[in-house]
Amino acid sequence: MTDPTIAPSPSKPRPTKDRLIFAAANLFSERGYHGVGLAEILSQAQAPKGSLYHHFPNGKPDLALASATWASDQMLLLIAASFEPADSFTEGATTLCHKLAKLFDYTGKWSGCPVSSTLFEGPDNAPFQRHAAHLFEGWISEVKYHGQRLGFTEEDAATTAQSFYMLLQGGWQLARVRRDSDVIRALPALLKLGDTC
Amino acid sequence: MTDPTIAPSPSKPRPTKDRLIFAAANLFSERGYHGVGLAEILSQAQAPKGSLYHHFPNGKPDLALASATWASDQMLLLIAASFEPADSFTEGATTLCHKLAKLFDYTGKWSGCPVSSTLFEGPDNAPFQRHAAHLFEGWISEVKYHGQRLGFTEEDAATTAQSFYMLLQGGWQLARVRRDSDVIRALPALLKLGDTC
DNA sequence: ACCCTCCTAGACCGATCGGTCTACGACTCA
DNA sequence: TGAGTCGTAGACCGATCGGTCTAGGAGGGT
Repeated sequence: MTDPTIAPSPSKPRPTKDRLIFAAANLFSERGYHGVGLAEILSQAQAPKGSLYHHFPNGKPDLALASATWASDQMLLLIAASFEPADSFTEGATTLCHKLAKLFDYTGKWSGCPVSSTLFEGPDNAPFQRHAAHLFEGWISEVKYHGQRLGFTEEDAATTAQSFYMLLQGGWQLARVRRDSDVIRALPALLKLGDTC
Repeated sequence: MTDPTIAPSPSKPRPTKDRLIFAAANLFSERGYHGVGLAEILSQAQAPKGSLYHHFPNGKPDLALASATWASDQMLLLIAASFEPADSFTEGATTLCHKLAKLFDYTGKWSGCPVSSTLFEGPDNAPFQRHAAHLFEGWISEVKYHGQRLGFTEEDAATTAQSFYMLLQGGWQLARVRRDSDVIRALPALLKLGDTC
């Protein structure tokens, strides 16, 4: 997600393992798992090949799993930071979309969802996609949790969270091809929430 | 899109160029542009390398463009076939979602959107993504056209078509990780159309 | 018969891929 | 100071990548 709030702190140099995860997440988001070679990741992370295989004994697949998980955690933090101070679901959703739109602009408008870019085309599809499913369900259930907290019935919260997820994935993709983050900003208006929001 | 209605006709053998496009579209959908080597495409298309570079002098990028365009055309046909006989937008959208859900099951639940899988991670991002944008806008404007035809104002048709597009992209992706086409079948209910539908 | 064009056929090439391996610096603890 | 551990460093490997090249089969026109 290349969250700017998590950007490298100048004082304490990021440890090698974290640099690898960060570089991998960014590069995979832009060009996908197979579109990025180890050489490029290593050069961007300023690390030698030995370090990679020290921290990730299984090599590229391990690194991909780790970077997707890290990116997913960033997304969960973003969801929590948006919905926790909100007084209504609509407000939380709007905040989240605005944060994501800013993030989209910040990443240069070339990146896709770091989880799907990384895990949808892995070497052996099954375990990668299972992990992607696990991460995505985490996003959805986090949103659902806030929906219930903000007054939705469980059923309403579930379908709203799922719709919101789909609109976000499709919306980010459309923003990417249009190179225009307004698509993301306009999402909350499309959710057409009931009255209880 | 691996549309079963366009499946190989047993009587007349598909010409080499078409076999290449068809094989490329299927493989790219599953594992993305960089995830598939020429060798695999050639073996699946039963064609030698010379034929590929005869029909597509610029090699893999040319083939990718052609296969994404072909897949997009299949999608346009599917949209038209769903909306043309429909008496309301909701009916057309429902038909389309059911057709796509069947297609999803038919492809073995491993494939992504053939356009985004092929063009989002190409060798040189800019022209590929421009082409993807062009194809996607074609889908959206086709849906918008039917929305207007079925009684929507231009503005309503535009936002509805765009929402539908995003829900479809996000929904297909969610169906893929869940390996369950019901996500796609449930989309029309989420469109929350106005009253004029 | 001949040529000419269209297309098939696959050997071959350098570049790059992911992965392995050995060597060594930095630090801790005895 | 010496041993042991953790992590860095990069040379090196076979496999595979996309792409080029030459040769030849099929069929029509003359």
